[in-house]
Amino acid sequence: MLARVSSAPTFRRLPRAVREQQMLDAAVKVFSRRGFHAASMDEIAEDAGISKPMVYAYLGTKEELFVACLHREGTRMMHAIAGAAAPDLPADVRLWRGLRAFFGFVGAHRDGWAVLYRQARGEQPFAGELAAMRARLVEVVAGMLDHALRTEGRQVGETDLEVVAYALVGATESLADWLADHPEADPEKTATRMMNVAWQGAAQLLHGETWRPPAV
Amino acid sequence: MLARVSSAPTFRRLPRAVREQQMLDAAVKVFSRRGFHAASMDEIAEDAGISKPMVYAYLGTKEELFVACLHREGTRMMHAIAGAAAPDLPADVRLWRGLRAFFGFVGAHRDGWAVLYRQARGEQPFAGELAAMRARLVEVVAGMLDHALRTEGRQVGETDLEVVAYALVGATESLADWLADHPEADPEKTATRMMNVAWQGAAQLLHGETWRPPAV
DNA sequence: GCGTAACCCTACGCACGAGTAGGTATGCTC
DNA sequence: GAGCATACCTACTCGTGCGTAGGGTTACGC
Repeated sequence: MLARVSSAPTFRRLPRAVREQQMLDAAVKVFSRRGFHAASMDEIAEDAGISKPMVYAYLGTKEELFVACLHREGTRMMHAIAGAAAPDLPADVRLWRGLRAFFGFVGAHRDGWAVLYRQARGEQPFAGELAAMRARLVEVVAGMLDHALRTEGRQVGETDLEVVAYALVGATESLADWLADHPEADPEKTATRMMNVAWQGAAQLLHGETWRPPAV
Repeated sequence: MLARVSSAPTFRRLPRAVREQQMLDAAVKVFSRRGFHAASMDEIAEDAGISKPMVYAYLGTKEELFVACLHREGTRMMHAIAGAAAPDLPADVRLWRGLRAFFGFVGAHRDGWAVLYRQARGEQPFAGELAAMRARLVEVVAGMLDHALRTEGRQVGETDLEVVAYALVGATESLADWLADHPEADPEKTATRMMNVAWQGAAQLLHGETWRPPAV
């Protein structure tokens, strides 16, 4: 139709693996800004520098694309954390290294974090997927607490352990959000602050110092 | 057209104020289950037992309706909390009463909680509204911490205070989610657990016991 | 150098859902 | 019991965005 006259180098015709990553990058970016429903496949395609049918050919429907984003960012995060905390270290050091890795990840992948924890939670089709990932984290933390407890010869109800772990994970996520909104903040310092809240409180509990409600 | 022959009592023609509340109830329910975008005005109208144009006549567009839900549930929650914690009590008692009121609210209004904290956070148009409410909460908590600190003659950087408050609010929200997913759980007991994590940790910090990162 | 498979596009069909036009019935006031 | 405001409805328009049909072009194997 029209001769491709003064076209720039036009890096077109890239191998599939490369294009898929570009698409996922664009999808994570758009999903994180707009949310699942408000994001349009057209915008994602345009942002990836490709046409829409390509996205469908490689990554499937919108839901499948979102799940693919979830998986990539989720496994990236899990690897970052798991790779940082060797299982033979003392609990507080493991916790510290895990937190540092986690906040480092969030600081470096704000979009990925937003997709995972701000967008996926509200949407039915994916909430389960997310909850499972979160449950794994809670389990790890609970395991660490339990281990520390046994080392001290103490013991605590399973529900109590789970709930404390939940609270710690929630506090961590909250600080991650804070970090995502404060680009100037230092991930490592944030991790230190989290340790101050979490470990101090947990340590007290581990030593048997429990708080009891006052009369009325 | 067709004679209304054997029609049941048909409670139609209710006063506006009543219908508005019914609509808001339905809207909160549907929004909490489906999320903002996936919820349809038709479903909300049907659930409220009314036709769609009525919803538009009374509460306006979909966005305005969502904001109305946000405001009703938000002020309900704020009132529940504010009414529970008199400002002249010691900090730990105030914290305890506030938490108890908060978890009581979540236990009794799971849908409202879901709309506020699971749905509104991801959607651009409302994230600001929500963030402001959350900021007010963080401010209150930070104020309590600061007050407790000054009483002990100690002082801490403003950012540190804010971040700790953020972590505590996050932990609380996380436990609220846990509570919303465990209908059999007792709100008061959950509040006690939260006090154990939050207050123990905060108390340590207030007494100057800070945690410092180990070498490497 | 030629076939073939992989890459890539423009241009559409189609469903769903927000918002409205225009009209009907009911209760309240005087 | 006439008039009027308010509650209420059915049945539409129209934009938006998911997903696809059908066809073009470039690189790689042989």
